[in-house]
Amino acid sequence: MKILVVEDEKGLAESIVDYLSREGFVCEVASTFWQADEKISLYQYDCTIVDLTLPDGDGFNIVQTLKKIAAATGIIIISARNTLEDKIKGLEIGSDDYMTKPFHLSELNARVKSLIRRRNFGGNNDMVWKEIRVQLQARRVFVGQKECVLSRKEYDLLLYFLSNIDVALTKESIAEHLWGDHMDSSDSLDMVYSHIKNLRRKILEKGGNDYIQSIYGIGYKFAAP
Amino acid sequence: MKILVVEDEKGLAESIVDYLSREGFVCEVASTFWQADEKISLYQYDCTIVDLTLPDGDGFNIVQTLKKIAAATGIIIISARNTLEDKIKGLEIGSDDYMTKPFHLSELNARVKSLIRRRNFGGNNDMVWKEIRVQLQARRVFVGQKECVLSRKEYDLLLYFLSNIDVALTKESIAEHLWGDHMDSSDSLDMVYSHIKNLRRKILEKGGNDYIQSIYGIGYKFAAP
DNA sequence: GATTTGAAATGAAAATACTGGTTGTCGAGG
DNA sequence: CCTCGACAACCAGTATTTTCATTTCAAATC
Repeated sequence: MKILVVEDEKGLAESIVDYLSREGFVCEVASTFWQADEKISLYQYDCTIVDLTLPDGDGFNIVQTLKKIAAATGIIIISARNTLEDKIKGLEIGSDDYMTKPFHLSELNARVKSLIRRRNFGGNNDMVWKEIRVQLQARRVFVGQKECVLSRKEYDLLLYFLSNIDVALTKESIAEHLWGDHMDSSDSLDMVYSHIKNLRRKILEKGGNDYIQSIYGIGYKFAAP
Repeated sequence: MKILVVEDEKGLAESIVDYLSREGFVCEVASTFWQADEKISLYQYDCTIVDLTLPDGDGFNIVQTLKKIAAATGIIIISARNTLEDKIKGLEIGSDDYMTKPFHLSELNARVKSLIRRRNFGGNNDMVWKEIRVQLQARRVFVGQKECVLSRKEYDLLLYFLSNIDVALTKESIAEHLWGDHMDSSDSLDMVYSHIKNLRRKILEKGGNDYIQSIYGIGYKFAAP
């Protein structure tokens, strides 16, 4: 799960990222509206956390713009203003949640999770392909009848595969998806191997087929054998 | 999808091509303004990546010229200058995006994709000719109904042919396309033969016709028999 | 028809990429 | 404090591709 934190105050941004990273989210920070705009149009995030008071963007129209560019992303506003009007306006404009500063990181975390859960719930809440089934809300994976317990990275990896069936994914794009943009590409490929290996093993252990095909010189793809 | 990379710094050009090729684009390099000019007037590219500081062209008028010659092509500027004025000027002149060096290749990739998405709105990502079909995004090749699994060089070669149907390609230009410029020209042409052979064999194996015609003394062309 | 040159086929070496096992580190939970 | 699991890192063995040298075949030239 990828989260974009739009916050100019460095200290706060850092602690948010710190906290949410520990919870298993892949985080990226934008400290200006301009930057956020750019990032959103380039990558897809599951949730965006926006501070209303940015140096180069005034108030609510930031949220509006975000909503226009990437309707798919969930938006949580964090703001020092705590009047009722502001709250209502924020939600009217299209944000999904509104928190007033100061707040506990644990609460932010809870709201992010709740938001992501809500969003997944609306659509097809299960992803199914062949004998593999993923319950998104519960974050549980089944192979045939048996449950398959996956770690975070393995789970993210599987989801990435499942939403790109039959598509060749380069090692680089996998790394990008799993770790965000801050990576020494050469260095991380080993880890891709490791996680691929573990995911494969766990699925096989539960009696599933190995749908992860390696494409020599390119990467991997998830497809029927 | 064809991309032209206009960049005189060899190392950078090469890594860009390397990365984007993996992502399924067909790339060509021009290291001077004149070369770029030539290429643009001959072929049609979906996207052009331009370094502002070329040896034989001064700054922004390169972009203007490109825009005049081939209005259809999307333009991404990459530049070491990162003042706001330069950015604005670049965008005003007609480029679609502006990146400051240094940058991550994954970001460039994302921007190229985003640009192409914007331009031809879910355009057809397949190349089809006779019974040969290439799904660029999935990096899959079909001959008739059967899938044909190709190695990297074979795939690159086929794409090069498909984007130059009926055009005679010299061994040299094929070699340049497959390996860049770092070649002992005389010595490596034999390797072209090898890959041609393998590509031919694999396509024939799947029941396709042999569209690769050898032109004695010149090279090859891809055309109906 | 002989000669010259270019192209195709072959097979083996070298380079590169993937696998699977193993180890180390760190933080979470007992 | 200890244990455990996730993640990262390392390494050796294997597989595949790519390169390269050599031979054979085909086309053009004279």
